[in-house]
Amino acid sequence: MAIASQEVSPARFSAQLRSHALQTRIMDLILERSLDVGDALPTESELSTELGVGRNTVRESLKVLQALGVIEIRHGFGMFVAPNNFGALVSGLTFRGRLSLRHKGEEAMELIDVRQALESGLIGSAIDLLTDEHLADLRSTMEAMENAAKKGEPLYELDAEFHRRLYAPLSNDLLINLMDVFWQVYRTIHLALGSGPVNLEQQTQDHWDIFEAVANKDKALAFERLQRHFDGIRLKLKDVAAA
Amino acid sequence: MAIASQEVSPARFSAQLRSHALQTRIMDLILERSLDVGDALPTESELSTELGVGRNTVRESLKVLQALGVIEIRHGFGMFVAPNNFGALVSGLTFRGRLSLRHKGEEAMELIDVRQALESGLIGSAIDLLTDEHLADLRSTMEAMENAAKKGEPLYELDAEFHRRLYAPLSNDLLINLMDVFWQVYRTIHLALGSGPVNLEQQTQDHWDIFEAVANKDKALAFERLQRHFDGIRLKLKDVAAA
DNA sequence: TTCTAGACATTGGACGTCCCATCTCCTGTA
DNA sequence: TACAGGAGATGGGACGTCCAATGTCTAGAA
Repeated sequence: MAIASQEVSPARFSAQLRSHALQTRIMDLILERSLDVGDALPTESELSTELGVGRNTVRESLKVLQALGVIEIRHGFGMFVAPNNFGALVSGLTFRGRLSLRHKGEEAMELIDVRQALESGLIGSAIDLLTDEHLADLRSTMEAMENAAKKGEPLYELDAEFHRRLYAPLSNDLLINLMDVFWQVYRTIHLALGSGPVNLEQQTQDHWDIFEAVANKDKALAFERLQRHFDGIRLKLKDVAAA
Repeated sequence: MAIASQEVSPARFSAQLRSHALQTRIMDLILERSLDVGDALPTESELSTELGVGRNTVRESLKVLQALGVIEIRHGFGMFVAPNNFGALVSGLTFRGRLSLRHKGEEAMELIDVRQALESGLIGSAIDLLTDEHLADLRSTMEAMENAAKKGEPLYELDAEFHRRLYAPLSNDLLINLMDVFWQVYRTIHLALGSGPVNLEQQTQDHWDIFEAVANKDKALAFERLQRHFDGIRLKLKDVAAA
């Protein structure tokens, strides 16, 4: 590769720093070339040549960047700058959660605290920005939830969608992604615990109550009902963990 | 483990799923063997044998798990279950932030919104749980900040520490880690933008104001001042981004 | 002319092997 | 007893080779 001449640093840096540096170099390369979401990166071989490191080494870094949601790798096609993707957090946090559940399940509770703070802290702004269209979306989700509850189907996805749409008015992608992550982690942990009997009607009613407060643009009531909603979740989790 | 026999699946699954599955298998292995934080994992070669895949392949997954903060790799020594570590988010989110700054810097603003919601949403509970000891810690941080400001030194780390200690009473590691991540991302973006002149006195005074409200256990005032603090940050960022 | 099936090129995925870098620990010497 | 140096183990890195997946292009049939 004849890069050795400029590569220098035969190992003056700790290995951890070296591989992290490689990841950074790839990200910088993306930024320098003004690649945007959806644009293609050079091929693995090209990167290997350009960066002066072996293809396997590049691949390790690329895999990491994929896990971090920076790039998207499509077998046989190429690599592309990825759209916002927080799948990484899901894996990492879920592992943390499961690890902690062996002890006391504290981290699952922490997760709920964070969700509660985020959601009840932002409900006011969300209501401020709420349009009739948003409200119609919310209502249709609620109707779907009610139908699903009557059929005894699990409400996981609809529940998540309700919360997602509740904060859609803020058009804050980071927030939506974070909430999704927390939701998925919570769901995984909950399933791993072997969820007890779930009261679908109660769950649906909780959401209707929140919906009503939001529809009336009653911030205080919405805040209060959201808090209660999470208190309920927290209690249920405690029961399940104790069992 | 003799998994190879059942491994089969010559490639019926998309490649992405395969490598993700490997990561999951390694995490499951950790959980099954009841390894806890700090415990050593099998060596790369052992994992390669046990999981029935090549060492390079295992290495790629291990690197990903390291990036996700699941394990810690120490060259020449071994691999260990890592303590809570959100370094992953920092890299990923920072990249996102820098990517978006080329356009309008929206994501940096989203980040501040999330921080604001988290901090102002939780300040009440934090004050409830605040002890004299916590308050003493906070005060010493403030004094250090004031000294640093007088010397004209940057307040980055002290600022972060103030917020970290502010929420220490909640003993919610997830929250502290998230706040740290947001902080680091914000700081990196801010530095990348080439921060304008910073008013150290004003920054210190802001924090003293918050401290005062917290010390008096005045939740409403603390909430209000935190909100104003973040509004100030938001304005400053807007100025810098416009320039 | 148009549509479809198959060949082909491109690109990532997996693996084996070899050697280097770094760490820990133990042994020997002062 | 304390320090220095070496041995062994373990991760880091680089190639080279072959496999698999995907998109495209072309030839043939309707």
